[in-house]
Amino acid sequence: MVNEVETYVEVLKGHDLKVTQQRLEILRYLEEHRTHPTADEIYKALIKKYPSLSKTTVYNTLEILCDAGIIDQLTICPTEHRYDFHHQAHHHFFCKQCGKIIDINFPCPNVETIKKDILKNGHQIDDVHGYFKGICSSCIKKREKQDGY
Amino acid sequence: MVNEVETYVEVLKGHDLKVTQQRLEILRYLEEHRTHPTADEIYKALIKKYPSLSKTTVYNTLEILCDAGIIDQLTICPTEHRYDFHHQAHHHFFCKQCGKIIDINFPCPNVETIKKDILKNGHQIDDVHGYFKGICSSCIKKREKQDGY
DNA sequence: CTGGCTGCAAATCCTTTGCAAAGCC
DNA sequence: GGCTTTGCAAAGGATTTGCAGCCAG
Repeated sequence: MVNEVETYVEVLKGHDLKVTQQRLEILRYLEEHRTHPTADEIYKALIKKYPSLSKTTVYNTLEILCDAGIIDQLTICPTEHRYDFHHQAHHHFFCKQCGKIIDINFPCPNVETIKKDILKNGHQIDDVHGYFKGICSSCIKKREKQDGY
Repeated sequence: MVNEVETYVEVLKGHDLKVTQQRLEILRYLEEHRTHPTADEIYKALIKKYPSLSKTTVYNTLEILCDAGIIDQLTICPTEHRYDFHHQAHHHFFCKQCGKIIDINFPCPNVETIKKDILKNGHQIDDVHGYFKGICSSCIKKREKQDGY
């Protein structure tokens, strides 16, 4: 569990990244809001406290944090990128109706076998994503109501 | 193996879709070019033979074919959508350097267990994607040359 | 100091929308 | 003939770029 800003400083330093207020805030936001926010959501949330924050900086920072492997960029949603603090490997479910992303904390040990197969061909693997897409249970219920059940 | 245009007609009819020249051509293109093309690549290739083709039609058709489950939309590439004829389930590797997508024909039987877990929560699963991202072997080689190996 | 970071505005690129004309059954 | 599909142009929206000023190390 990360409780102190000090810890975010260590995270950045540990990856040879310069420590700036903006980076600390974005890191903190991602740690505290594990809702796979978009760049725009992060921007809109932080601009309240830091009126000088630029959306460019949010994009830049997210890219840097991704490259460092500190966070993950999710491409599960077809219209925008979402970001996730890189904690223990897990999968994602995307509801095509409401756009919600649900974490799937069910392990897939088989992934390791596939990774070995890919590595055998000389490729370098940085990220692994298991994406499941469909309609979430609450949207199914809403739909049933509309249909007159 | 699909050899005759007749077969594409059957595919469309089998999904209660109207048969048009444009749809047949897009289907045929996807069947013959299993390179995960973008909408734009499909458009640029077909416009040569069918100068009246509109990009809107390409987008419309791809969406319809996706909804019908005939093709898959890949969101592995962060900047654009790619499309894949829906044949036997397989995974994808994306090279962050050259943008190439490589098919991974290595089964993941464990996926079924995860799907059951998701279904148990009442969600409906339409698509499953295994995305691996990194640097492909040929880009690694290029990089080594540049670095003076 | 000084190279990297930030922020603004404008540009870019993929995709969607509105609507009239054309086509299919 | 009615309803769907097509095609054009314009809009939309996420992300990137160019560049000047600022700041952490």
